Amino acid sequence: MFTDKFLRDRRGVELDVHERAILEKAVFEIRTIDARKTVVQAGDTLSVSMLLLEGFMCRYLDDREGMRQLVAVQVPGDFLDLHGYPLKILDHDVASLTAATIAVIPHKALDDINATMPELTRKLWFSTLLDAAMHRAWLFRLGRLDAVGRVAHFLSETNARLVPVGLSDGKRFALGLTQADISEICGITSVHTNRVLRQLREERLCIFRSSLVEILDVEGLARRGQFNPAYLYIETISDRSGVERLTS
Amino acid sequence: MFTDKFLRDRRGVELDVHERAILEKAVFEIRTIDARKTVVQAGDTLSVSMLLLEGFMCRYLDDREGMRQLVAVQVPGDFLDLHGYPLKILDHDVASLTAATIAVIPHKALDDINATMPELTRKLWFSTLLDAAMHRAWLFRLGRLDAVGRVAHFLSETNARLVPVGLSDGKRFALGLTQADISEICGITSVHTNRVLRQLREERLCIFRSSLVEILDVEGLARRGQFNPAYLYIETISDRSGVERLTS
DNA sequence: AAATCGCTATAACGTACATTAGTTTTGGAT
DNA sequence: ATCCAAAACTAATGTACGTTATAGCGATTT
Repeated sequence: MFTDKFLRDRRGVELDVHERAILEKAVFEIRTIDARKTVVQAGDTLSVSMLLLEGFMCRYLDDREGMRQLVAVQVPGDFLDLHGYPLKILDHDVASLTAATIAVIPHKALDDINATMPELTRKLWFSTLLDAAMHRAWLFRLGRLDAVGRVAHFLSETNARLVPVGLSDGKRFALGLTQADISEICGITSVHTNRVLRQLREERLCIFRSSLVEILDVEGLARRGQFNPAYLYIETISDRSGVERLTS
Repeated sequence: MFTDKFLRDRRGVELDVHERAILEKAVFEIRTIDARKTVVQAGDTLSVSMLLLEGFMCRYLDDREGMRQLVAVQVPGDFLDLHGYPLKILDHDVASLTAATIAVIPHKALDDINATMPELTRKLWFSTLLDAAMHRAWLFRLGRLDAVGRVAHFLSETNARLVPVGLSDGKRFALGLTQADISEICGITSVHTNRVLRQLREERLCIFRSSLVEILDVEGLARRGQFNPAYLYIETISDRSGVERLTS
């Protein structure tokens, strides 16, 4: 089942058996991708969208000198470029961080879903708006937090996202990111990322080792990054991540 | 015609006469809003969405101490919270900047459109993804530009957005924003915003006077802010804004 | 075993921006 | 015409982060 993890545990929009079957049938092929490969470039016209099954990928914008700003990290169960279905032309690049496996879904198949399955269409729409909500949380991170807060926020978010898809036990997870990747996510230099990670280690909040992230104090880390998981729309997040669900 | 400006000049998704009529009929009421009022709060459950007809509004996240980070500025023709239709619960606040007029559209009416008009549904979806594309451009702004670049980018973007809806002639537009607002958009302090605006003035790039923004050198300002309008998906932008359309 | 490469680490120094604390200007209300 | 609050503006000082440079370390290649 390729679509197992898609919208898993998301409030009120999990797919029912029939919807899942339809989406499964829409899969045209399964592809594997090496680590650190660009799969779609800004300006490309798309005729397929991709669902990430395994590994980690990212989306980014860059300036002319090749400085990159990551705008999203995608984890298994995420669509990589479903927004490319209504938009047709992408405004950014999509690339793999680790080796990855994806399911390719032609826009033709999505046209059929759009024409005949309004409920499922709205759930697909929902999933793209989840990305937008994450963009907003990232804007808060870059606009209002210091470097330590930014990294703390990112690691808290990633942990919270990996729990529903079974890739975090609530405090430990494997992440194929280097310190340079963290820099491009948090808008700081890799030198400073190194300083920040040391500080998080010394404050006994989190140990980052590229291959393994271990959060020593889930609540403390969330507090340091002002992380409030409400925007992830995950069911019963309080039970699973140790962070209380916050309201308005 | 309330929906005149909605998706005006957007590549390939302008509404046809019939679609426009449907959307008009979905309008339940017209409301006016005073300047500086919050209309929706994070955590609220929504049963209507709002189309901005006149004035400027914004969306923001704040931390506990009331520091705000704006995540969007909305101009006439924009839906304010259409993403609240699939999401139901908002992750951020919506507020007016100036006095404003809005058209209120019940989610019930959107349910009908969703169920019976797949093409129009996809155009509504498109419009929410345009917001997401702007979020990404804002992430680039905060993550990769210095203070002068951030302000230059924001003013260039706003100018480009106001042209299609007839609120900029390509270099001059009225904007109800204070320097403090610019600060909350660009993630800098108001003191520094003041310095940045002076610099833009002295470099003969742009004069900002709250009530009136005058861009003296459209291309120069865009270059300073690394502004590339492709993500706005506006037709023939090169003819109208003086900025050449950029490809991948 | 040597060489290469990517990643982590850390030190010294410079700077863009924040902070604090004002003064001046503007514009709407009475 | 005067008043008042909000906004614009400025200066002095501090600091978080950038920049540059170098070294160490483990994995992979030859």
